[in-house]
Amino acid sequence: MTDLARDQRAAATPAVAGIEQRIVDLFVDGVRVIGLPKSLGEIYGLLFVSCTPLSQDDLVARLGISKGSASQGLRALRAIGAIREVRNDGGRRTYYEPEIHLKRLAGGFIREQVIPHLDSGRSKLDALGKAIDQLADPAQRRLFNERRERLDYWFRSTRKILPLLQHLLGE
Amino acid sequence: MTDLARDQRAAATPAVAGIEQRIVDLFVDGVRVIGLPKSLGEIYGLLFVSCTPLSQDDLVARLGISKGSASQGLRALRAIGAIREVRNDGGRRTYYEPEIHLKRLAGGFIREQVIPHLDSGRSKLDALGKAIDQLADPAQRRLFNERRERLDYWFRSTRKILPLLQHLLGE
DNA sequence: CCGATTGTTCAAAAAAGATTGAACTTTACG
DNA sequence: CGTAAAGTTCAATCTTTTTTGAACAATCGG
Repeated sequence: MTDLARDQRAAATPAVAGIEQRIVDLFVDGVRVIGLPKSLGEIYGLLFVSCTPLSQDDLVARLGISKGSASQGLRALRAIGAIREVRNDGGRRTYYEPEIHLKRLAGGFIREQVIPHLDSGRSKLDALGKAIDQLADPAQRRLFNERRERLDYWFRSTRKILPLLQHLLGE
Repeated sequence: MTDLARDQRAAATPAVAGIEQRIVDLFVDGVRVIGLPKSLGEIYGLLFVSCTPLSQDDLVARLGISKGSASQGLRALRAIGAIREVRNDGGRRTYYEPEIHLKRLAGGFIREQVIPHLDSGRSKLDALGKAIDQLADPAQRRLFNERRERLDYWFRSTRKILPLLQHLLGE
């Protein structure tokens, strides 16, 4: 349970804090669905509701998470392009703001999380093809090759759809 | 680690057992990516490689999983339409075979796993809209409404794309 | 370059999630 | 019906993933 509600620094009314909390919770649910840890949802969610960019310390203070969590969470979000650094002229700490274009969010996720898995599966399948060809029994070979071909078709279809999918998410 | 390899009943050569194992492992990886437990991958994978329908007992014996796991796994796979019962005239036990059409597999997953989450998020967002309208400060209301509208757009886009996505996965 | 502030790392602890297995229910056949 | 095989349930256990926090490293203004 996050506790934006107990956040002192924002000096927000209880109603405002409650609404922020509920938006953050929507993101927590959202990231769970795509298999990312809760803290990523909290961090992205708070950046999303916030009017101004936030620093790592802001996140630690307002979400009540540890420095370690914040550091790792920000790195992961940066890696999939879900947030970006805001270059601040003055002070020495880094501030972050969220990427809010659905298309780009999806693109980053697909590029960093989906495609690597797909490609690794695909190459395991290719290796498997070689092992199947070594098999002595021709009937057995035929049966396994049927399966392999179907899997290969699955990989190809999925791979082909990804760019299309991203495109459909509009600008 | 599954151990099809140690399966005695199949009387398969080591090479054949190895290939079956590797195909099952591909499915184990696959279900992890979409956030389902390993045992679902094992069960679906074994049904996929198998030439003939298998019973719950076959799965317990060949995968070395418990009766409980097999029962729950089969139920979950049935719920998303990834497998179906094969009505057998004779004996009293139920046999299963896999759904192998990518389009239907995806359809079941979308219908049972994705849409419920999306719709629940959508209705939470609607409730949030009401809470935002209660806010005293008009500036605060405007800021939160911007966020709410963007989220609403995300939900609508995603929802609209799902049927299209399934369609693209061909017959 | 000093020292304070900011940020990272990673082993250990906590939390979340999956699996087991024994008790229970259901089914189908004689 | 009675009974044995088949299937389900769920609290306890095991496994995996996530979070923490203290030690370490990098950075910057003066």
